[in-house]
Amino acid sequence: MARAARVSIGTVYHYFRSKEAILERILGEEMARRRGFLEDLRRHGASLEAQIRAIAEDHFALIRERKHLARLLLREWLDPTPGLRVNLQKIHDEIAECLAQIIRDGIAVGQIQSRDPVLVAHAMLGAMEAVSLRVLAAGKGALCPVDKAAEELSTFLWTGLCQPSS
Amino acid sequence: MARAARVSIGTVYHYFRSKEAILERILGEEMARRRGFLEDLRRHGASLEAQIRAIAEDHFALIRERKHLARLLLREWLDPTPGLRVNLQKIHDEIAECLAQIIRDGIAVGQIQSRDPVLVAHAMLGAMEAVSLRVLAAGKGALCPVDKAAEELSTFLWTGLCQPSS
Amino acid sequence: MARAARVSIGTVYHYFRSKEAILERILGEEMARRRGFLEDLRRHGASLEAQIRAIAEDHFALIRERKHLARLLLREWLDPTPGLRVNLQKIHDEIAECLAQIIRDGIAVGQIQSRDPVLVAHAMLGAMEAVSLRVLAAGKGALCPVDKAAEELSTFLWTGLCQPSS
Amino acid sequence: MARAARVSIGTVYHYFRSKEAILERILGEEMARRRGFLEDLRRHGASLEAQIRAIAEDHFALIRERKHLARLLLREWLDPTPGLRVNLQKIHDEIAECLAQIIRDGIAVGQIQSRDPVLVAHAMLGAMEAVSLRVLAAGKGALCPVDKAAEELSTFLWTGLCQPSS
DNA sequence: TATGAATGAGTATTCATTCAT
DNA sequence: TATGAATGAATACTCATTCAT
Repeated sequence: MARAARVSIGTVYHYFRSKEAILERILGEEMARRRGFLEDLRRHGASLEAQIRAIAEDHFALIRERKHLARLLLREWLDPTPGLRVNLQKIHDEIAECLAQIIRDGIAVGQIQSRDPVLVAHAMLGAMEAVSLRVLAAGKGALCPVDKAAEELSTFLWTGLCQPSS
Repeated sequence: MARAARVSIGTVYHYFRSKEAILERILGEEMARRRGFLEDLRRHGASLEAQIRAIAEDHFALIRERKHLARLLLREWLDPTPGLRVNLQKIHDEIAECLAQIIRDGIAVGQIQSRDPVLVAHAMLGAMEAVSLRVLAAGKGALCPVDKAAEELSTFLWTGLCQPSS
Repeated sequence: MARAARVSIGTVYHYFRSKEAILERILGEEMARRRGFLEDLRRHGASLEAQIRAIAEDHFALIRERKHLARLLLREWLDPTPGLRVNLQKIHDEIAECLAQIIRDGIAVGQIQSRDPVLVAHAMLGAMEAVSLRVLAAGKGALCPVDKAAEELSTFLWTGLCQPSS
Repeated sequence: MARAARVSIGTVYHYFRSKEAILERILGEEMARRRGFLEDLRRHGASLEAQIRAIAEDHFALIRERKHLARLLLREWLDPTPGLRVNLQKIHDEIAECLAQIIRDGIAVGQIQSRDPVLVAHAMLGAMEAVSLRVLAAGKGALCPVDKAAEELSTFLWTGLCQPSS
């Protein structure tokens, strides 16, 4: 991992206690940023559809601009150390709760139909992550370029939320 | 990996050239099975909604019953060798095409609104994979158990397909 | 450590779970041997003095003939992993108890004066180990060659046991 | 090691050329102190037994009060750099010679029986070091606390010196 | 055909040492 | 003189792969 950062081994361990500590930090910062983003979004009072689209766009921006980071996080997410797993869970739940708030707003004004905002939030996050995973893994020959994927997914998510099937 | 399959190391290398070859085989078989499943589904002429739900259910059955395999594949999916990457891409495209056929059927009868069935198919597969990833990674403390995730995702996918945003 | 044994890294880990496991094994075998030696000695009924001398001689034989092993054990003894520490303690206590039995025999026939055989046994073992440490560390230019050290220490130990100071 | 001394790394290397130099200095000072202690002891003309007991007590005081230092020195003693080994040897020989002088005094007045005072001195030092090693390594669950070890060893050493085996 | 002992490149981590400020 | 960020050799351990039986 030191090589990946173009830093000498010792330098890494001068700043971090362990690999786990590094990941915790990176992860913590990204998730704090994302949380702030979600809270701002809600506060600014854009239309619900715009909010949903912004969230998807933000998610894909991470992949577009910081591919290595995204890859790293996904890999650790699959095989976390025990300490890290707890952290990941907690962070994810916080993000989901922020998204759930937005969904509750939508329910309150009758735009969204759902009985379980938290679960729907998790499903949406999951869907975004999944599509990201696809895009990350696809490499050069990807069917859908990142931007198109974001656009398509936004529509998909928004529609899924708005109108319950009969 | 040999231990996981309860076979001796030597035996594995007697039948397979390398780890990559093993993954290729496993993956190929699973994807062939899934493709068959999708084609059967379409041929049997169930309602579109039932088809979508069956697809999601089938996806989650894989996770529920062969968790180790699913984890392994996901990990390799993140960091494939060049040869494997091409294969994964090809397989995925085939599956997506099958799903796209079902979506086209829906468009033909006016139940589904979409301009790009292939892209939507990829988004759906991506969403399913992402949610699976969530469930796989979550371990014990998972918010949504596998079954609930499948049910929720089905509804979500179906709704997303059916009703165009205003 | 693999290099020290002239074996490839992988081979070592094929046979042992960890460094700790290796040390546990080596240590266990040596201590079992020593324990057997002490029990045989007592059973054979040689004079007490002969027994004490034999013990010292046996101790130095280890150093003379298996210097690397002795060094390794001493190093780990100074900085054991938690699991190993417990083991070392237990093994040492067993050896000390065997020696204490011999000392109790001496007390019974009036040849040895002591109120606390176990503590004396530990002191004797400690003295032997300490002198070994000296010899091990001394390298080439050692003042006392191994054999002379053994002889001198035997006399010292035996005298120390026999006659209480006024 | 710098952390242990509550000094900055740079400062340490400002005053010392290397780790070896630090150890040489610490060791040199401790040994000079001990040598002074032994010479004083002899000059003060206490009884021989009192001298022996004082030596053992002094040795254990080092361990009791500067455990970290003692541990460090022992570790280096097992694996010294070539330069350090020579130094250690020299220092030890000097200390042993001081102790040998005391033993010679005892021989002169008929209280001690020995043909080789230098070798006996080395054996005594060795025994003290060995028992220290025990105490250092034992950690919490030690059989003999430091004070008891010192007392017991004193008696042992003194008796060993005084009375020749039959 | 089947086995598992042997291998060594790769990874996380420690620690003595250097050097620009 | 004093600092601590940067370095890299060394160590414990993992894992895909080879090969003699």
